[in-house]
Amino acid sequence: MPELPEVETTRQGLLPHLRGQCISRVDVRNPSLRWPVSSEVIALHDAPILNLSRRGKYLLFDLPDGQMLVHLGMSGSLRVLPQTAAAGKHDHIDWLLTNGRCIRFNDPRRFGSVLWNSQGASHPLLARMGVEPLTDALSGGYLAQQAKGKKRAVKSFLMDNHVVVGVGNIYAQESLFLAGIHPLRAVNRIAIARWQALAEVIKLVLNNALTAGGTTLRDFSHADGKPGYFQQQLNVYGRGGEACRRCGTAIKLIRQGQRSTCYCPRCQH
DNA sequence: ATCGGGACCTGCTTGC
DNA sequence: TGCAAGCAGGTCCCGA
Repeated sequence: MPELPEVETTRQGLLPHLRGQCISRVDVRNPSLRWPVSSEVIALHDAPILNLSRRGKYLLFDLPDGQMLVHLGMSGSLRVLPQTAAAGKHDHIDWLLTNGRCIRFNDPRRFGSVLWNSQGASHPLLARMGVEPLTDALSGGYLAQQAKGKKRAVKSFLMDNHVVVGVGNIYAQESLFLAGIHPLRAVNRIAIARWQALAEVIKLVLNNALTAGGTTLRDFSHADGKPGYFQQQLNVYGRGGEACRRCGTAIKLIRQGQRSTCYCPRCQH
């Protein structure tokens, strides 16, 4: 699931359930995620949840003694359920709340992570992150400045979290299509006007997905799954060999750094 | 500095 | 029908 819109949808879905709640205890069934679940998290008890924010694809739970970081990896999800709900195969962690419900972390592939950041400290994984895409910090000027002196392909540049966070494989491909930029184009060969267009479509694509995701997952405790939501709007992702919606040319599929990339060879230069 | 590859995992689809 | 290969929305770390 999780690219930035999915993570933000998760955050917004959780928020109303957390108001005034306290984590009474944490049940860990399987601590081996990408990194072992932090001992500080396992030891939590009677900890009021002060706030839930997001940085990139990390969900940040503010607690009295520090911050709990949750990353959903490739296949993770968080849901709010009654504590009595039977745990399934990949339900690795429950945060028990004082209202009789729990936040349940499910992650079949276990690429997710649950980490701890002590009060006042800056977690190394968050410290060097790039700008948030849905803020004014992401602009054509910023991208052009970051690209200066570099020759790397624009798609891997967009997916680099040191440049901009939250743009994953789907939305990188979709944004490049809408901006008419070839995914392999070197970043030092992109004019400022195109950077400006790219910054704009990144925001557009993420906001569209956010709106769609918000609708689908409004009832947060409902079974998750991944229904049609943003799928109808996809122009290139997962469409290798199919006709470009704009010009009819066959969408090309290539491998770029272990990941698949789809683009229209006629619309993107 | 940049790229590719491997690593971490399970589950689903595809093709023989 | 069975089985293996290949692929999947992330991202860190290593070596060249």
